[in-house]
Amino acid sequence: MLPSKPKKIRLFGSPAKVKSPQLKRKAIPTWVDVSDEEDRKQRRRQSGGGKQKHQQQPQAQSTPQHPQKQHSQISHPQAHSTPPRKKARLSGPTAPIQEQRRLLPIARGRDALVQEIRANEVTVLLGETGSGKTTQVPQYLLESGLAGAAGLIGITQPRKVAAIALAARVSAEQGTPLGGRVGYAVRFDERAGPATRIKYMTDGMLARELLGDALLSRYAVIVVDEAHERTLRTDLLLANLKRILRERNGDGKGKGKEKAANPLKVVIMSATLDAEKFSRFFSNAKIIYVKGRQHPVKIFHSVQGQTDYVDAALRTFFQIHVDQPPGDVLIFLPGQEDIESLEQAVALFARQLPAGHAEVSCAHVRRAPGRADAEDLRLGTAQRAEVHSRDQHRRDVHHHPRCPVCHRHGKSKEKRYLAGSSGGGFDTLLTRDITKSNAMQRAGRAGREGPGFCYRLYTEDAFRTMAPAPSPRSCAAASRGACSSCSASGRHAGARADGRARHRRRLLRLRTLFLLGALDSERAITKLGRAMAAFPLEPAHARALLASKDLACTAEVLDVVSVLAASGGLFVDAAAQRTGIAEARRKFVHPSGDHLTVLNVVRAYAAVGNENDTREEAEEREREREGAEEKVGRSVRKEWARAHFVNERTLREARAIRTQLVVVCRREGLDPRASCGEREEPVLLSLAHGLAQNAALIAPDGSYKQIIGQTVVKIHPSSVMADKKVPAIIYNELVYTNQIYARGVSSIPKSFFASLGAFNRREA
DNA sequence: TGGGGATTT
Repeated sequence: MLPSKPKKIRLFGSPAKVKSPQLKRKAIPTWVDVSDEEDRKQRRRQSGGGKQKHQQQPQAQSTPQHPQKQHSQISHPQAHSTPPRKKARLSGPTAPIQEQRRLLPIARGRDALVQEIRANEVTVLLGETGSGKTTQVPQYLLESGLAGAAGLIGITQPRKVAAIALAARVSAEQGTPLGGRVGYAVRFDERAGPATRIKYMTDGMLARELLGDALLSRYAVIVVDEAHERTLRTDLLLANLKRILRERNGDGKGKGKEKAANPLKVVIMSATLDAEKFSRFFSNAKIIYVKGRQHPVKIFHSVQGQTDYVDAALRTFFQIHVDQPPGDVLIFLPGQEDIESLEQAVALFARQLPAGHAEVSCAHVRRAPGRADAEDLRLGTAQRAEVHSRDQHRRDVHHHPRCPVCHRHGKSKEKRYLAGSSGGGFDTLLTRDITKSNAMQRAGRAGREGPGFCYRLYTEDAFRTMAPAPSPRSCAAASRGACSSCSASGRHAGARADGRARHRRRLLRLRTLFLLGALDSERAITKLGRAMAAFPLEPAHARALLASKDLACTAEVLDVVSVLAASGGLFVDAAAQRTGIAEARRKFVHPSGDHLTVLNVVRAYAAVGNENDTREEAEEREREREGAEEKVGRSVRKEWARAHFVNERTLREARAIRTQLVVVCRREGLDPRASCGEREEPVLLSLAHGLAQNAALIAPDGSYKQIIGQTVVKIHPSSVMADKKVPAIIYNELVYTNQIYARGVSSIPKSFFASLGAFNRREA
């Protein structure tokens, strides 16, 4: 891409009059505003005036931490060395920790807040980001005795890092060591003890606790944070909380209430209008509004819709760069390819910029979907930074301290599950519009440290037609996981916050479990099903692992399944280095397909740095992981992974998962060391037991057709099996983009099918 | 020849 100098084109009209949906009050639930009096007056003035925009911030709250210093070259060493995270932002430069707590916006409403929560069973807390609600509310509850003498306060987070960072911060605020009064629990890592009263945890972790204690009786308060992200897990959690409230507190109409010996309080925290949905779900629970640290943000909409949004973002960026005072610019784009091409273009034009303009540096940032906070994005630079984010929801251009933000309208990509006609469905990347609440939240981000701008690369009309708020996401993986925990715990209430029954899909899930042998024809859980549920794995993977017992290849199946269960992809892909990648990868490729290719990578990775170790020695080594020697090994492995274009993060995660699975294997009577050596057949057969639903036979025309289900599938180009013609395949998943692709494919002999239970059960 | 991202006793 070698375009000419960017022409200065006016993309934007005058600032839009945009009402923030966050601030709009609807009559349905009760609203309580716990902001201080001054704020309330101000807001009344604004909304009364009819042209409310973003709230003005009282001067006292305006504490820009880097006032105007961004002109000086590299005068912020910390901007590079320690990318500030949530912690850094919360802690001001010098103020003592208790002083900082007092300065948080939420502190002014503390008493009112505690009073409201005390008076209500369920409270919905609508707080702008930066209000301090996530760190402070649990402490207020504890300090005011709301959790009783020994009750736990659990705060769920959608992400591990957030749970850990928050626990560390709050621990410091309490002046106790982490794992003392304040602790956390995430997968693979728990720091909480008998003294722990405030526990930050991932929502999945609480779901797991639910299996052991259906009433969560140790908890006096459950705080569901970031509820607006609407994952299936949070929705299921909310449904469970509703049930628990009924059982522990009585029905609230009459005698049950006084009798409750161990009542539960629930606090739902949300950053968007969704608050009202949550309120309705919990019988019109009170909504409490907490003001955040929000500076005014001027919003501009594009005069016309932009078709080439990368080009539009490029022009916008330089317009901002030349015309506006220095500061970072944050740009959101939907795909990696867009990000790379924009980055190249920016670098190219930046070099041609006349002298006197600040230099431009670029940084990529990945963001979690739906994440509301901006802290993770804050890569400071001495100059103006351009930060791109790949994130399906936010294909916008955004910005940071005192800076402009642009939004690219559009369709965001979202993984959805399409229920197939019969053989189970498949995931597809659907293109969807972003929502108003997404858009407003993002615009707000430009005002975190001072007044900012937001440029949306879509028209005002486009904004008006957006849906107000996202609906819960669901994709095959999530649903399958949820299903396994549902059936394992004896069928939980299926009520969802939205109330939309997805009956058909649920039936398909049950069918999957039946075909795997986890449920019998009466839909009761079988012995095999119980064993499957013992593993923190998708049913298909758990089934494959259990099949490995009789086939004496548990070690190998563990290797494969732990990678499949890890979150990221195994292989790194960068368009620019495609030939090098193919070359480096060739030595791992196994003729039977992707599963054994994965196994080859895992084995090679395990051997790095300790070529002569046996598996036993390697396991030994794993046990003493924290040592200094291990650190050396780690850097060697890192280098190895880089050289071979494999994702080391994925491999490390897979290792942690494997270690966890080994423990479960031992308990379930599987020998995790049982190995079939170099024989491939037992491994493939085990996997086929789990993936029987995902099997296809070649048709005369060379395409593959599902055995269960009638869909014609094509092997995904990323597979080592792409373009190969074999009699039969199994695959990990189907992805629908412009065709229906099978990903994670292995060739299997047709003779396998006779021994797979799924095909006998199929007739039943 | 094609790729949003989290999470699990």
